[in-house]
Amino acid sequence: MVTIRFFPLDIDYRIVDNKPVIRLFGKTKEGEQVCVIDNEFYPYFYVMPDENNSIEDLKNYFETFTHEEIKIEKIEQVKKQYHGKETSLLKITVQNPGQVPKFRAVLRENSIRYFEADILFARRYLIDKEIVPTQEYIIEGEETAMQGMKIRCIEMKEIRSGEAMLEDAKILAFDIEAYPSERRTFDSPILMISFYGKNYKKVVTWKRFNTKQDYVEFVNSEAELLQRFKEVIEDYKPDFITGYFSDGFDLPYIIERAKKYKVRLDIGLDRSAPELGKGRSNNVKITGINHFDVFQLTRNVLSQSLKTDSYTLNEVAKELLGSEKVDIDILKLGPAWDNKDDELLDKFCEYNLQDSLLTFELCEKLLPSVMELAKIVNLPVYDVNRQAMSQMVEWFLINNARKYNILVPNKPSRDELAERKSKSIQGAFVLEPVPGLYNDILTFDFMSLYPTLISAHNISGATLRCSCCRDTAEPAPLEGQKIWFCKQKRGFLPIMINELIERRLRVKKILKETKSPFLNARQLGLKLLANSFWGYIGFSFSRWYSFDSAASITAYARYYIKKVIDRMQEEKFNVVYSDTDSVLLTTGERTKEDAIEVAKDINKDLPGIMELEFEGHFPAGIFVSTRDEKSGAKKRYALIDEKDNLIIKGFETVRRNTSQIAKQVQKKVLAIVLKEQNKDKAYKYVRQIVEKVRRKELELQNFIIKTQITKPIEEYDSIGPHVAVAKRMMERGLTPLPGTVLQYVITTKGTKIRDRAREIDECSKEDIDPEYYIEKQIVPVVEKIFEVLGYTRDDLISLKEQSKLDSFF
DNA sequence: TCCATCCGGGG
DNA sequence: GTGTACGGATGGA
Repeated sequence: MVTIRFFPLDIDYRIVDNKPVIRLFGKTKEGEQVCVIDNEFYPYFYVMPDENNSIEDLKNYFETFTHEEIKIEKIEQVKKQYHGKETSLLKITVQNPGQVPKFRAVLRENSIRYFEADILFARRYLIDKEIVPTQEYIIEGEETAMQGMKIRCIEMKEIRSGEAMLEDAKILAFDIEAYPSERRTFDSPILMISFYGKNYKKVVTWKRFNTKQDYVEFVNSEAELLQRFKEVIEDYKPDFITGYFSDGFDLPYIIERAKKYKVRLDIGLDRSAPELGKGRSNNVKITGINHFDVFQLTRNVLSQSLKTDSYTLNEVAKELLGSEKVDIDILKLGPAWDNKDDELLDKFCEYNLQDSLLTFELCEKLLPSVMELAKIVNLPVYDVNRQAMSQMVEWFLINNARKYNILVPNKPSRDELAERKSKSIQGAFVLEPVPGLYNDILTFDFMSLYPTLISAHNISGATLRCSCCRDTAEPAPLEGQKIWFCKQKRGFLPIMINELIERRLRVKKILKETKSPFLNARQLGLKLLANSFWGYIGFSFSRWYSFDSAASITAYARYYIKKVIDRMQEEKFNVVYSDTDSVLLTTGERTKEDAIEVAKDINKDLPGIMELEFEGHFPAGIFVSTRDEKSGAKKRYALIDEKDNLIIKGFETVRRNTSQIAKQVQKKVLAIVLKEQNKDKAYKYVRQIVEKVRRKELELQNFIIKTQITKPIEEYDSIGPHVAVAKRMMERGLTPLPGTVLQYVITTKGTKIRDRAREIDECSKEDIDPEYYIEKQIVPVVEKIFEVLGYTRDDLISLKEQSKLDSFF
């Protein structure tokens, strides 16, 4: 017998002698990679009696069941909650997971209702054994041999929870550079691979050139490069291998090239090679090592909280780390390689290493949150990394369903799905603002509005329209239909969301005293999960989907926020704006303290854990009109806080195809207007920029517009400026591949805009077309702001000096 | 305006 | 792997 302190990181199973063997890969407290084996676990599902089949009929059916490919191990009668009612079921255990889909087909033919017959076997194991990845377990067992394993294997006899958590996870980041190719298949060679870990950096390449960098290592061929890739990983023994879009690019590329040279990439801890996921979901799993693709997390989880709408490594690193990629044109890599250009190749190695460095730092920064999320929803980090929030909510619910003895609902059928998709849910309430510049704005918002609503009104599919409260429950504020939720019995979803909210409050309380980054990651994970419930309930693929619940949640949200607006107006506050869960107001004759008092009073009447909070005081804010000037624009405003930070909502400042100068002008104008409260200065600033543009005093850099080529040039029908530029490049023998971001400026050479677009290399600042930039770039981004301040478009661009508006101030 | 498909990230 | 893939842009009808 051996005893180990073990942190599971990855789980899968193999079939041995027609029976499943669970394999838990992870590391011990001492840092040794081990595999814990359990061969005492079998797949099962439930069947439910109905009008055609009584429970006795079903028992009889399964007791006499024979099938050459299916072997039943056990039949048990159990009771579970289904739609809020206790229901008798049969639990059918079979020999191995592969038999379950075959069984499903048979049951479908015989119209027998089955449940939980699509829960992945390894995940089922984690649920039933209550094993949570990255948490400590004390395992007793026997050392055993297992086919092909690189590491020690222990057959589990006993398992109990420990207290510790995985702290020093070993991360290795990698990145490849390939010879840029016209085709999208991985047909051109990989030229270099970089690695970055703690105290570890390396770039391996197969073209020898002169370099002083000691991180550069040379090999003789692409095949040797791939071999080195494998060796580096085997030597470093990472817990996490991380890349940026490595699911969709780096690893598939490496796998493809290794196949070509017959290099065995047996980096899995069981000597398996990484394999491409089937279907269109390009996932690459490495047995025993968590492959962490930072891009996947960015897209699936972080996207809502990031400012950037482009998830390139450069943009994401800029926002999260404040660092950037090495600035070099990737298309120069081909020529540099062919001509063995020492200086450029050195630069490309640096570029290659920097990408690994950025990826490493992103992974290091994000991993604590992901590990916390993994623990909350009880899934391996590999899965959490790749799943959308709705799936995490679902997995959280499935885990807890077992604890509450609730039968997991099935996924929707094809028809149900079509029906669900055809309906749309009315959204939040947004108050149209009166355009203008406001001073001393106070903001109030509901703390976690949707989650607290679900809890307070017991909203869920199971509590919907219960027969017990038909006459007593207050209906939800939805017009034209009567919807109510049970007052007698708490629903599963409300219980779960309450648990999340309360857990988070507890964590936040401890956090106040300890400032632990782990706890902060945990409270963020809990918040993220709670906030995803509403989306989950209304998401058509959900098992706990309920259209009426999702519609009721937004209906209640509209009801409560309107109540706050009405009350504040009655109390003589000026409500400037409101969106979903927040209200922005000015005090007029009254004071901030008065407003806070009113909010307290409102809170007295709110049910459950709902709470309206005072968020902050903003010295100034600006609201603009819509394009047609008929009304106030929703979701487009800017505020400045007491620390002089600009909060800009909805103004398109970060779009790629806006020039630097336009972005700069917009930001600066907002800053002058809100910080300095000086309309005249803002106006003069724009006038001054306009003059400078006209006099061509500004550097070319300010005028660059970036647009991405998304497909081969000949496939474009409409010739936009970027396509025209690409065509001209092709005439000179250059081929902008799909994905290339073209940088160009608009010049005066020609009539149509597309004719006037020129690559930046061919231009100087003398060539740019001032009127284009003034009218199409600068004016559009500030026009609405100046309209509020009393200036017209013409004031901004006309050639003669302006003075008539001085009287305004 | 509505429905199908393509794309994102990477080089 | 006991698995249907998301949501927006685009472009064709």
